[in-house]
Amino acid sequence: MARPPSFNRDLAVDAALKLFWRKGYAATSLSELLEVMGVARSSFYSTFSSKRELFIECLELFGNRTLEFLVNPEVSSGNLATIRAFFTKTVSEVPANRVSRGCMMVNTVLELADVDPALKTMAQTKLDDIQAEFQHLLANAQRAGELNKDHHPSQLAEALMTLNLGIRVQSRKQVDPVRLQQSIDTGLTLFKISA
Amino acid sequence: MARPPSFNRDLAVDAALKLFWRKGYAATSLSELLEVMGVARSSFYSTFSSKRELFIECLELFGNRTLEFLVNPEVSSGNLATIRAFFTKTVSEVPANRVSRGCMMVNTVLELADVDPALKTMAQTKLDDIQAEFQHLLANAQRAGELNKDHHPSQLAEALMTLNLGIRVQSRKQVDPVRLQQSIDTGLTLFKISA
DNA sequence: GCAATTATGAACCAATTGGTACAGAATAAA
DNA sequence: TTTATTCTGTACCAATTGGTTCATAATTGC
Repeated sequence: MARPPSFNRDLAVDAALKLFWRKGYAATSLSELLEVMGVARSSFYSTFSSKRELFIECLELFGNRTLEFLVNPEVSSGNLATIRAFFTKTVSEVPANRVSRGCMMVNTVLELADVDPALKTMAQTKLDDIQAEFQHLLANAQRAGELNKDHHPSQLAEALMTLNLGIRVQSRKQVDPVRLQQSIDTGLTLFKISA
Repeated sequence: MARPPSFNRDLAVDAALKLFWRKGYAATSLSELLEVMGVARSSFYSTFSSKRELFIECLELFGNRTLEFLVNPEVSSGNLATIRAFFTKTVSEVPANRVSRGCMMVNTVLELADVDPALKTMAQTKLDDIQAEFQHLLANAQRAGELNKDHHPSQLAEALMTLNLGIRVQSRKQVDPVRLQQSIDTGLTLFKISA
């Protein structure tokens, strides 16, 4: 009964997500978005309202995917294994073209902290969700005897998040997968999470 | 023999540095810069060439100041004490208005990684300098018996940099000086740098 | 084929961006 | 006071920004 869209909404959002992830919010221009999304200007606004609104959708999507990895791990071989896999993903995520992207939430917090507090808060909140899931996994690990009880899970989770943030910055600073993996191993070893 | 400038160059650069530090490169507009620097538009260009050139000068200044803190510590009571003081400064740096700024180099790396590779590299290089100084202090500490020799200084320095990056992101994510100091203590304790 | 509906492309918009040109103001040495 | 020099304010620039308008193209149900 009506003309069908020439683009797939999910694919378009995914393309936008990748671009925002690489270049951040401000440096991603509308024209670039339209190009990678394969969407006409007018269709863009009737479908996504605005650049900012689309960014929020992408941020949400990115955050949920990241969280999903902790909540529903692909291979479930223990709580600590899930945490290790989470960190290792950072390394395997480095694309072939070596254009590093880090973590979209971290990138957003740093870019927009003092420019768009609302967006910054969204990213921050998602990071807090992840930290809460860290805590949950660590508490389970302690209960299961996988981890000693020298520290409270909340304290460990906060420290683990600090490690995560550091690693994500490293991954955007320079992409040497080997050194990246080594930083992770050193960190996790100190936390008694890895041998 | 000529009309004197109405502004102090050093003070102007310092004001620009603060603004760049807070808002990043792109979000800092020329008009804002002129305002906080107290410089006329035409004087700006005859003195600083361009926004980008001024940013480089600010980045350099910020990096040198940070490095200086490690190389020439105000109170010298051991190598590890210098490292501890370096991290603690992150906390005391949080301004009264609670507008967090993190570390200008880290902010720059994340914002410009894929937008202005040259600027990103400059920030990255300065961070590498700091890591080298970490390594130097850690090697001295091992030699002086302040620190055990379980790990190689280069590995420890890399891990310490990861901690530093994480802390700097934390400081921009949410400014709770108490929790920030706690994250630092946990991290340094794991590194056997703090009791 | 027609009608109803929705997507598309092009033309357009005001606002802002970083940067320039230049006449005139301010100064110090003569 | 004149002169040489340098700084400053204003007016201007082209380019780009995110966003809107609207006629027309494309589709499905009838």
